[in-house]
Formats: sequence, C-alpha cells, structure tokens
Amino acid sequence: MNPEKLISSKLREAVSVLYGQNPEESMLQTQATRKEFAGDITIVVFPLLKISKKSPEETSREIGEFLTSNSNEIESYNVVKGFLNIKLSNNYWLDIFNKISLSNDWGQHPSSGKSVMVEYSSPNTNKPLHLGHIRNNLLGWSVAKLLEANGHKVYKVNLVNDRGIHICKSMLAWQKTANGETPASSGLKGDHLVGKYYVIFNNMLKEEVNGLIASGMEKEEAEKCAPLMKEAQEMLVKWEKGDEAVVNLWKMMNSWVYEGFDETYKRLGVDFDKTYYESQTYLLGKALVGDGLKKGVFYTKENGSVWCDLTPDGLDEKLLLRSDGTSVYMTQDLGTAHQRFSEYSLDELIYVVGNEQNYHFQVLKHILRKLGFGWSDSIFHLSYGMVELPEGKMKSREGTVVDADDLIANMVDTARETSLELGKLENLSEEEQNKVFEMLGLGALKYFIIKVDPKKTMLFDPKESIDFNGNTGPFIQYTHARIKSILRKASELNVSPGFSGAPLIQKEVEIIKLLNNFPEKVGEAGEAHSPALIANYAYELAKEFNQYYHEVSILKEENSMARSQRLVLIDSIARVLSKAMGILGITLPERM
RNA sequence: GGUUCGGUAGCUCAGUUGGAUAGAGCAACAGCCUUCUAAGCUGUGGGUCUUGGGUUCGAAUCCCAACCGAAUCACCA
Repeated sequence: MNPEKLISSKLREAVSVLYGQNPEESMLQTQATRKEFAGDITIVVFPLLKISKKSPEETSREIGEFLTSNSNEIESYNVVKGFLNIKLSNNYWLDIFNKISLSNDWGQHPSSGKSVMVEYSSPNTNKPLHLGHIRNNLLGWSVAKLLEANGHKVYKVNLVNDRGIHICKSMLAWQKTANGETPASSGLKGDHLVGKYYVIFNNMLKEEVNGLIASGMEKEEAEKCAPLMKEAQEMLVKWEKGDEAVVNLWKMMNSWVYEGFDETYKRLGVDFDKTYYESQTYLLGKALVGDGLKKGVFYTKENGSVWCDLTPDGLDEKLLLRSDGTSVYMTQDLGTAHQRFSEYSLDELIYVVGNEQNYHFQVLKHILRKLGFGWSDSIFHLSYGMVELPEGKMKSREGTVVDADDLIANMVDTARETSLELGKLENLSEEEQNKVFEMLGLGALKYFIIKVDPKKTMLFDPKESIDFNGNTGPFIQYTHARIKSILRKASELNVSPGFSGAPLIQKEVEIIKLLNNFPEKVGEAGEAHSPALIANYAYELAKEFNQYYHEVSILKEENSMARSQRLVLIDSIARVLSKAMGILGITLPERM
C-alpha cells in the first residue's frame, strides 16, 4: 500500500479513537518527509487542532504514540512544531522493494480502455524541419508514449500541409532556375533541395519588389502585384483545377520532401500510425458549415461569406467560408475533428501545436460546442512555447534558423568527440561505437528539450551547445551504463542478485521511495500531458544512484546477503530508468 | 485595446492538493581517480521567488491590482 495512503488511513483511525470525532478528508494531510528531518511520512497536524483542542506539539505526541503502538508498519515518530514525522519499519520498505523488483514493467498502468489520438509534427512541405519542429516532434511522440504508459490506446497522427501558395513558390523557382536538379543529381536531401528553391523564390521576389519600389510603387502594392507573386497564385489556381503538369510537378517535389522528412523522423525516432494530407482534407468541414447555418449558429454576410459570432464569449467574429465559397483553415479543422471522432471512438484528441495557435484552438472548441458536439470538451491543445536563440527568435529571412538535420549531426559529432576525449568505448567495434554516439547525441538533444515545461518559451544557445554533464540525457545514460557494468561483472564473478531481506540503509530507503513513486508519477505526468515531469524524475533517480554508488560498495561488499540484495536494487533502478527514458524516446546504452 | 501564457540564483531550469531553513545543473572557487566507469561524488559562495495588497495557523504556490515579456485577435495556414 502506498505509504501516504497507509498513514492517512491510520491517522483517521487514531483521530476518531483519541478525540471521538471523524475528521474530514481535508484534515488528513500527509506528505513525504523532507530530507533534513528524520522520518518517511509527515503528518501536518495543524488542521486537526480544531478537533483535538490541544497544542500542535501535544496533539502530535498523542497521535504519534497511538500510531506507533497500534501498527507494526510504524516504527517511531518525532515531532517538530506542528509536524509529526513518522518512520516506517525496515520490513515495510523491504516488502515494497520486493514488489517492485518482481514487477517486470514497473510504471506501466493496466489498460484503461480509453483511446486517445495525438496529432503532432504537421509540417509544411516547402522547407526542411527546424528546431521548433524538433520540440514539437519530441513532445508529441513522448506524450503518446506517456499516455500508453497510462494504459490508453494511442493513435499518433500527422497532418501534412502539402498544399498552398508556399509550395507553389518552391515549385515555380525550381521550374525557372533548377535545370532539372533532383536530390539524386545534387546529392541534397529532398526537403533541403525544395527548401533551397523556396529561398531562391523569396530572393527573386525581393529583387522584383525592390525594382517596383524604385520605380515609385508603394511597398505593399509592389508585393501584391509583383509578376512572380502573380505567377505563383496562378499556379495555385491551376493546381486546384487539377492541371496535369502542375499536379505532376507538385507530386514529384512533395515526394522528395517526404523522403527527406522520413529520414529525419527516423533519426529522431518518431513515427505515426496515420498520416493525413491537407490536399485530401481541406474540403472537409463545408458540410458542417451548412448544418451550422441551419441551426442558426452561423450567419451569412451580404457578400456571401459565412461567419460565427463569438463576441458573447469574449472572442471575435470568425470567418468560416470566404465570399467565393472556399473554405479556410478553421473550416478544415472542424471537419477533421468531426471525421476523427466519427471514425474512431476517441476519449480525447490532443493537438500538439505551438502557442501561436492558442486562439485558433480556443475558437475551434467554442464552435464545436455551439454545433452541439459533446466531444468538444475532449479536445486538448497541447500548446508549447517557441524555441528562441540568444539573439531572439529564429528568422528564416535572416538565416538564423537552426536546421534539424544539422543540429542532430552536430550533437552526434559532439558525442563522438567527448567520448573519445574521455577515452571511452575503446573496446568496441567502430559500428558499435557509432551506435552509442548516436544514442548519446540524440539523448542529449531530446532530454534538453523535453525537460523544459512545454508551455514555456525555451532558450537554445548553439554556441554553448548542449551539455553532457549535470542534469542531462547523457548523465542518465551514463548511470545506466554504470549499473549494467556492475551487473556484468557480478555475473562474471558468479555473484547472483537476490532479494535477501537484509536491513536497508537510509539511502536505500530513499531510492525505494523514489521507485515506489514512479507509477504515480507516470499518472500525474499523463494528466498534465507533460513528459517533462518524467525527465526530472529520472534525473532525480539517477542522481540518487550515483550518490549511493559512492557511498557503498556493491561487488566488494562482504556480507553476501547485502551484496545480492544491492544488485537487485540497482537492477530495479536500471529498469525504471529505462522505462522512464523510453517514454521520452531516449535509449540507454549497455556501456559507454 | 481584447484574449491566452510566462516572470524563481550571473545563465538554463525544477518546485506535487498552500506546509518546515525555496532546489538542481552550468559558470566560479576548494577537495576526491591503486577502488564496482571521474560524462561522477563532496564542500563553499550566490535569492526582496517582478512589485503592492488580500485570504490564513502558514503563500513561490490561491485571489485582486500594477509592472515587464511573449503569442494571438486576417476572405494566411
């Protein structure tokens, strides 16, 4: 039984026996005892004073006495001001330790019967992925893992924005300047190649616009009627009409991008159960608009455009159909949400999308509710903050965008250099070494990004790069490798792990408490949709191990019972670390 | 102006339903490798938790106001 719950129920009993009154739930306050005090669980007695009508110290003593003499799990108590610290017995912790060590997937919750869909990544197909996408992908993937650990059935989906003016821009520039260049002919990754032409388009456009401004035109006007811009718009119209040449070019260039994306996704370790393409979903939602008009939820303006009035909800009016009858982003999202809830029986639909779209999702939920969909409250926008550079936001125009592939490659290189400097992995083959470098580089990157609370804007300094010491992925990976190394040596020495019931030292109790908290932590993190909680938990556990490692000998311990039991303990630590890091998508090496 | 979110050590970040003396890492300084891996451990210094009120036994945490910062409020996506 969870120690806090145990103490809480014992406390209820104590209060009713001692003071003849049943306390309210809110009066029974327990918490983990702070490290600087002796004890395991602390009862806050202040709320009980109304019932006891005695001083905090006196009340604490009475309850403490009652508890120690009436339950064998409780060994002793001490009182500090209004805090009653309870120490649980060695056997109690041994029981818990045993249960953890016997579980083969500690932290995994049983099936909840619920299904959740997580939409994440959602890239545009006109340029390669950058640091912002990395945050999105890592968050999305690990939230999905986290929900799985909570026993939910999870569908990971991607909604690719494969149509629109931005793609036509790349296409047009390619047509004009590429001389048939392909990923194969240039050796460039497909998404980078297409991105290159997007940049070329913008440069050409800029020149045109500057020319027009020089000849006396206003800037805004020039941007609108620059011939290149017109040409791109014409191309979009042709695409919508299904013009064969344009559609073929579009297909070809998009296929290059997908090859590029797949490579990046694979290296990042993220994947999807289903990919939606906007070219196939952008017309969804029009039918819903019709329904809304019938129900009087929407209204039509003189020019024929359709709107939803959200001013009573403190928001603005929202456009749903243009005057020419075409749909907008919101229309599509209404449609896709409706489609998903019809196709799957979802208990929750999570959108991992940057905080620049907070307003969009607020509106989306409002409109769905107005349309009478009960599931509108089951939509959750997992909003995350931007990644900023020391000089401010990333701006593609100023070339300050941190490219995803470059960053990953850099991290892996740094991992290689650092490892070689430290003289690690010398006994491994080159192939095995490379595997570990990959694990470490990505581990550092992933941990760095995931450990930060999603909703906060985070800072990334490329010069200082990402650390490999301290509260980092590699530190946890190192801890795991260390444990595995001990276990390997133990087996070479024919020392086998075994639960022996040997007395626990303080540090061991602390570790067992942490391990015991893991499933609860997983639940908490799941509810908060925050893998960051798991990251910080894993760090704490790894740190505890490292302290333990320096405090006691494991293989050199002479008492064989204690020795075998310590092996069980560190093995449990390794397994929990592995489970926790698995949720974050970080693999742990056997050696490093 | 409206809406949403943030403000904690020099820097990057934790901080459970309100609890005891607010914690890590980096950076700085001082120790620890003949030992199960030093990507580690130990110690020192570093704080008006943006500010001002309120709620109460008790506030970084809850409420109100102000200040600073971010995002957003398109017939873009």
